[in-house]
Amino acid sequence: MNQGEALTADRRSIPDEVAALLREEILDGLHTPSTLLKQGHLAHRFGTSQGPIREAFRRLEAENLVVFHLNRGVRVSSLEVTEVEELGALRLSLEPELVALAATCPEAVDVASARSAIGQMRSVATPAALMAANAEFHDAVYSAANRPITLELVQRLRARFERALRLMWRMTGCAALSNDEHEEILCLVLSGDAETVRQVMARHVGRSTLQILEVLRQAETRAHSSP
Amino acid sequence: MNQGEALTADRRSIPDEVAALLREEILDGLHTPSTLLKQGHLAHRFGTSQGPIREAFRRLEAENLVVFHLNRGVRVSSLEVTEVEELGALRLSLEPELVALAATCPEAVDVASARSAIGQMRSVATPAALMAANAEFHDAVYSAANRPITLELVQRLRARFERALRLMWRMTGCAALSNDEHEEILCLVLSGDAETVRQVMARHVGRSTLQILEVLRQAETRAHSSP
DNA sequence: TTATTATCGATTATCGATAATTTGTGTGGT
DNA sequence: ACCACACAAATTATCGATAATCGATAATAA
Repeated sequence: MNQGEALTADRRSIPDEVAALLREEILDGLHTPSTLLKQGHLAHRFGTSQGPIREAFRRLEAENLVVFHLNRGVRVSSLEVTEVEELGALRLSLEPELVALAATCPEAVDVASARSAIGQMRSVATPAALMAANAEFHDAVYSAANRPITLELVQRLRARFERALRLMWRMTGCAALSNDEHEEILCLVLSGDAETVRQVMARHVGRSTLQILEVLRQAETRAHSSP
Repeated sequence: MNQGEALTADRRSIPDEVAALLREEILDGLHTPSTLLKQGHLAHRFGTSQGPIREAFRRLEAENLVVFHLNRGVRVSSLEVTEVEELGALRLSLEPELVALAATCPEAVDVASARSAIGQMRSVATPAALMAANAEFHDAVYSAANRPITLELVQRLRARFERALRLMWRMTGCAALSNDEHEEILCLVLSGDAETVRQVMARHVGRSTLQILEVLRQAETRAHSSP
């Protein structure tokens, strides 16, 4: 039954722990864009030397949460509306295709995981947990498509999206994840109706993107009018 | 006029240099898949300490050329046929769309760069230079689509493809880049014919992928029959 | 004999300190 | 007042050495 979790996933190292904490802080808007993250300061805060902090920075850089500037430190990356627009467009050209492929072999879907995720999304309180459940649902379906590289790519896009999603949560109290449609998507995949589920998925991510963009644009104009 | 190249692109650090050298060696098949790269050995070879070597490894990891194993070192990643298949499928769902968008505003295409790249591809000898010119052509066209994230994504996919392309070069002496079609693609983009160029591009990357896969599969069965 | 545990050599991960680089500040010249 | 230049403080990048961890082998026990 895979004791602990040590077999497949490697254990966590210090940089992993540091990266996980910093990731949450950035996603939660604790460090605003372009904030300079000083490795000396963080090393002291986490009780390590600067090496592991740099390694943590590299992980966050790979997730586009921070940007390195040679000899000038790393800064929290910005969150532009155009970026979210493009991420939405990318998801739109990848996820419907992925779910259509999944409908091709429904027996590979992790139904238990998908259903559990749908349930969690109803009962859960914190935005982090909500989005984790949302990710779990989508991955449970997508993994049936047998496209590991595409799946990882979509996961990265989704993670990059999450920052905007959490911003939306902070501003409006909801998160544009449309859990209602998940049940429908799961049914369609399991019934093997590839074309229909492709369209539904396109609506699903399209609508979610539009909702976020609306809030983001609102926030942007507000910031411009009263700085 | 952007003195030197310091404004946008940061200078090269030691890890950058090391990564560049190792990258070439891996792409050229000098280190076969699953080879263990020892940081102590490389530190001695490059005359640095182990820190910069690790940083270089992180860059290569981001390009999927090596894989970290906690406390067990980094190994050169494998190059599976299924991986190349999926990369091809991904390019097929991104690049035609990108070039169609570029045809929407042809005035943004860097025509000089595109033409120069086409010329270089005819005169150039080494596979590295050939593929650099190929990249230059595609980027010159794609950048007109004004989709920076998608562009970077496609660049990464292409870089990952390059390993297979160089393997093909070593085996057959040619590289499946179909330079002939580049002229046609450029003309179609400049004429603004989005739909046609989308189809031509789909053929362009589709055919290139199929050619590589054919060689790769051949190599695989050969390796299986006489190990 | 088989299974479990202890030890060894090799390698990675981390540390503390130093060198290199950037940024900010003040000073002198014009 | 203004610009160029040097200088100082702060911070990053790198180093050399140490500690932690791994895989394999030898030793021990069942």
